[in-house]
Amino acid sequence: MAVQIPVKDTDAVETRIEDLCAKRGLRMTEPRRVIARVLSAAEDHPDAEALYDRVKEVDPTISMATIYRTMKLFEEMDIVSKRDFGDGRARYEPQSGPEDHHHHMIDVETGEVLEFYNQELEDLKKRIARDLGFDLVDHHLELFGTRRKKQH
Amino acid sequence: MAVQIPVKDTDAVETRIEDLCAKRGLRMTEPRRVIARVLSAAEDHPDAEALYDRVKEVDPTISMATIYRTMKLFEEMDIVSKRDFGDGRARYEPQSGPEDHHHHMIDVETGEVLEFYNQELEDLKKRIARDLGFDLVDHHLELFGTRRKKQH
DNA sequence: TTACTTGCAAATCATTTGCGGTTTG
DNA sequence: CAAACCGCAAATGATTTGCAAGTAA
Repeated sequence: MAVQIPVKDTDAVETRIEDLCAKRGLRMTEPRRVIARVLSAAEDHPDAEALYDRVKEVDPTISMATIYRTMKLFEEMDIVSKRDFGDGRARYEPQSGPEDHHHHMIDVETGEVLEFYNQELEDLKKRIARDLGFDLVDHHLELFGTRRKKQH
Repeated sequence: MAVQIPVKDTDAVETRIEDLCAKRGLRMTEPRRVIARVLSAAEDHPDAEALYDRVKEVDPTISMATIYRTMKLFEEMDIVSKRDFGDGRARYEPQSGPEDHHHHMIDVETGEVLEFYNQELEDLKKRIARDLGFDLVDHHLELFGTRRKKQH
């Protein structure tokens, strides 16, 4: 369950994302505040439209263009990261820093997304990049699979 | 260097992809033959437009719609695989079977793409999926990096 | 005040599709 | 000949952008 965070009330405790916006010196407008809170409350990987729907519940005047503009801004500011799970649209999730780095296991039958972290994998990636003569700046890993019904 | 393959002449030796089309029982039309040969000759990861340009040089009457329709068909037939390198468009490459499975290291400064294979990585992925209770059916891994200028 | 933001609608971009005419098997 | 294909142009769907009005610092 998510921590209960007031999405509308201005004098509520700041969310992690609002805090980051402040640290980055971003101008704090009403749409940004609402989007920041919706994002902070999200435990899934919403696409632009899902964000739009959730944001509209709080403030119906906020437009889709603002969702996209804000996501692009947040992405550049390393506040959110954009993911691609193979369907046509981008998904967004709060960037939680290297200490919470993780990847995704996607159930191709249900679309369900599990997050996982594996230190061995992190080390291996870095080593592979280095062996190829690169410094790793980013990487994408998604596993697609089906629930194992019976073990063989 | 690629093996020299006649792209136009009909009585030339069949390419690997044309061969696969035959095996799958696909109707062999002129556009498909040209696309198959262009793909066979490609050593990079062309997007639809790049394919279109190359195909046009052989037969300017072939349309973009056919490129897309053929790519979708080839994909369903496991003749090509579709890749996503983070820019907006899909890239295609001949599917060469499990024995030639590989991943991509993308130079973020030049856009250059290196292919690599790492058995450890293959094993690890499978193990991770299994630990999560899944049978792996597919996976995407791309590493993004910059050329290492000096080692530290 | 003044530069930064936003909503709206129109514009892009990549990809898909309806349709009438064309081929392949 | 019938089913599958194809080119063309219009349709989609996701994301971006120009512009005039609104707003944070």
